[in-house]
Amino acid sequence: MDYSLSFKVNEKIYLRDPESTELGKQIVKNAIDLIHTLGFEHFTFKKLAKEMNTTEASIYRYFENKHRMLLYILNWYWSYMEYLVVFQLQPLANSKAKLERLVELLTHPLEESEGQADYNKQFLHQIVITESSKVYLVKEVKEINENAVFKPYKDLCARISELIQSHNPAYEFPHSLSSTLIETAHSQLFFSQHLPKLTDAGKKNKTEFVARYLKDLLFKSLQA
Amino acid sequence: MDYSLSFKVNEKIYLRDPESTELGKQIVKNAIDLIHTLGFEHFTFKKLAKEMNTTEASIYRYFENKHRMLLYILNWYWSYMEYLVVFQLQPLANSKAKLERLVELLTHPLEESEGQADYNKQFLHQIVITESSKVYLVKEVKEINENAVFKPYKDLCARISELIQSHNPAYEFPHSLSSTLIETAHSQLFFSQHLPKLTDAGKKNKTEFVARYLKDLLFKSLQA
DNA sequence: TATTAATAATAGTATTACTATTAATCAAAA
DNA sequence: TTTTGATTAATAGTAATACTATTATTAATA
Repeated sequence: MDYSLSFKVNEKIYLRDPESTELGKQIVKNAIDLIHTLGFEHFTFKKLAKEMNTTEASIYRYFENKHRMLLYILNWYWSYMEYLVVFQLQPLANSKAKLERLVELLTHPLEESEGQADYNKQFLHQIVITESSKVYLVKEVKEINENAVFKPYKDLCARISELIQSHNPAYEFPHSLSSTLIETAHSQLFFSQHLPKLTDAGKKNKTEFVARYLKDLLFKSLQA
Repeated sequence: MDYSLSFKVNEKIYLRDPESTELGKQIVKNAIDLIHTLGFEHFTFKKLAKEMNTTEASIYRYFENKHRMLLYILNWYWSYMEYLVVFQLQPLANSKAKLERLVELLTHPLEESEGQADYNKQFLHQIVITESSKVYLVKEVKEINENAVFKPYKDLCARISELIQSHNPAYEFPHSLSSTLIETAHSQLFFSQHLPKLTDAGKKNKTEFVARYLKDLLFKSLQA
């Protein structure tokens, strides 16, 4: 198979493809750093422009607003995760091993070696945990969804569904369990970091804890 | 036992107790309606003031900002849910029946008859589904949490934990499963309404679907 | 070299979030 | 009853944010 490791995100998300110019690439790279530092609410195009010595208007030529920029970043992440799910799990022996590896992919930050883009993967993972739900928990979700901009998330969910169904074809809720796995990975990681009383995590090994919890949840759900 | 059905929310959340004046009560009531209509991002104090024929500054005398106002509304909801969990489940025969009723409380909008405040319960439930995660998924979560303003959520979570532990004392993740139940109720209801491909819900009976899914998840997790 | 096209920077505006100050109301003390 | 003090709300702002129209600059092509 011939494939290139670049994830083309839906054209509707940007005004101008950030991958097409050096400035565009720098905007996305610096945006990931700054959203991680400030949080999405405090992140503005003006601050980003100052940070990278360009102008606000130049950034607006690539993205309509910061919400679309976040959506672009998350689309990249979801596409990349789908890629990992497809190609990293394929060689594994059985559906149990595949599902276990899947949980590790969802809970552990991406490794720096994986992928080609020089985005900070640690930061990206933290952004996914803290900010991802903000792209769909909005009044405009219907109009946004019409441009298929959530397709990478749905595709990832569909892939996980396939794994679930191949492990237990009789299971009634493969899609819901998939999205629950993804969302719960995020919420439990966030809670274990910031509101630990909402979890059973200890002071350390929070990632391991969440992985253990999700595996328990997943395999018990899929028991015959 | 002597109790009154008014949920005193943490004083740190407001500048002036909205329950203490007629204007304060009207502000909260109208805020619920307007957040539901506009979504939290588009909701502003200026719009709320115009809606109810008062001034922006008057609202600022009660709440520092709209984030605190949302926190106030959610605290009221979480306290009310804990009340329902304690007093509605208590008469039920066994832990299985209690957990089943719990899932129904989490997934179904509050009934208008329940509680005393004349908040729109349908709107409130929809706000909880769509907006609740926005109060903790922020950079300032640590400072916010220091004032114990998430205590009602943690208390609710602790109550559910007790139910879980009484059903299966050996279960390893009672708190995480509790928060997962709450969060998943919200995310699956949202997805079934707006991004149905992320679920296995059909065109109708979405609430029933989510309840069925959560019960399956819960009881399989708690199997010995 | 002149012309056109692409790109970025300047300089705005409208809205939002928030606050300092002033005005109005009301209750208690003189 | 009037005066004072305290509480409350409204006016009129400011700083920051989100976004855009226009101008300037650079690069490509005729």
